[in-house]
Amino acid sequence: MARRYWLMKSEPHECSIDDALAAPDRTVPWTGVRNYQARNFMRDDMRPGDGVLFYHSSCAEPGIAGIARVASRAYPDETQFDRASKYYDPAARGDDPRWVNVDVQVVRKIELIPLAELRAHPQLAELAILRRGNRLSITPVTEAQWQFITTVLARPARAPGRRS
DNA sequence: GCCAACGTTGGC
DNA sequence: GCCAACGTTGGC
Repeated sequence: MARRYWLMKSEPHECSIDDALAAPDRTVPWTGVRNYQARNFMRDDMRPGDGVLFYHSSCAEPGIAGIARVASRAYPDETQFDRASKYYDPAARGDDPRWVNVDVQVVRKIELIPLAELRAHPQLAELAILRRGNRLSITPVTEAQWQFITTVLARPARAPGRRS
């Protein structure tokens, strides 16, 4: 199976690119997805090594904040069983998990590519998150979109360690 | 806080 | 299975 590419949204107040960089092995479990289509992408289509655009959403500066990779196959999301978690799902049973997650490993932080800049490039007109009404937290990215974003738009993050 | 757009729920 | 009501997302 050829390598695939994905855009994955994270709310930076929950897990920012800096949080992921600070995690052991720069790797975080992508927990909390509670949408069947997004879950199915992780469960059925993602493979370790797939490319990930790490996107900050629901924040002052939405945009692509880093380049990452899928670092595991999908496995049961433990937060569905955790009564203390906001992602607790009383309908999920231990012998029949409803929600899964993959692990995501940061490859490099980049200078934030703001949403407005993504919109300004005709090459990205078909990018799923730019399409009207699309709210999916995980969406496929084409190889052409991936190449354009990672080689033309992406710039190394300034001032390592600085908050962004 | 607003609100468009979408997904889920549940009565029938 | 239909579909209205409701909840959520997420940019602004």
